[in-house]
Amino acid sequence: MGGVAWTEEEDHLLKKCIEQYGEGKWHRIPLLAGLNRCRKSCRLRWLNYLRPNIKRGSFEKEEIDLIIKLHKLLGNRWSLIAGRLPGRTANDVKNYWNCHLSKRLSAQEAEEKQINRNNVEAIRSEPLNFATSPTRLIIPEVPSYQLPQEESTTSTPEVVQQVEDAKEHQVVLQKEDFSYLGLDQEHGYAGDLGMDFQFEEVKFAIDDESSISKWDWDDLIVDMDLWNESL
DNA sequence: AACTTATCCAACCGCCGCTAC
DNA sequence: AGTAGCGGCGGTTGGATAAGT
Repeated sequence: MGGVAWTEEEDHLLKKCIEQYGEGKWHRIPLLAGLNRCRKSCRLRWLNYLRPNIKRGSFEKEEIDLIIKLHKLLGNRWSLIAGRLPGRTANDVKNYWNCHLSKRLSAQEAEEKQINRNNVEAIRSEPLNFATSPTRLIIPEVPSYQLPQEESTTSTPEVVQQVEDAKEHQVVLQKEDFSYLGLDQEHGYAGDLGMDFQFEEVKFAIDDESSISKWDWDDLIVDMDLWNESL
């Protein structure tokens, strides 16, 4: 193993100690249990192996699908992903991902990204010009450069109509949703690559009515709920 | 059967954020 | 404000085992 394997005796002592004193206070557990292990080892052994209701065996298809979907949303946040999979530990999910899914999906994603590259660059070519208000932010359904400027000094009836038409096709998110997504509220950029990618996925779904993207708006709403709960 | 290579996964390491002082 | 101690997390390691030659 990657370190010194736990013996049955050690497992027994740790289990008995936690049953008696409860989880937490890991710094005291080695002393209380009479174990020559550090607090982290004890915690990890409990969480990944000894804790009741840990699910063993291979992952079911539903679990794999959920892992893939959650990983798209959350990135390598294994504890959050595992939280959605009853009985599975973060370590299990991480190991499964690294052994089974990462290679398979990276090849798949590279292919998808190549297909979508032009669209991404079109969106990225200018900052997304979100209209902001104290409580709401608006994602233009069409790229910002295609939107007429509301503040235009030439507010002819045609321009006014264009603005109204554009507004009809905008998607409105609550401001709080942006913080969940880790978006930079000024420019609409996600704070990290994972969420940036996620955001673009949503944009694809919104931009292209005939989109074959896995993501549609209902997916986002569901996933926003998952995201919200997991924080 | 003997050896090599690939895969799996438990355990460790280093870092981070939070809290108390 | 600085720091120490803690729990928690994700990345990495390396031994065990399976599969291949």
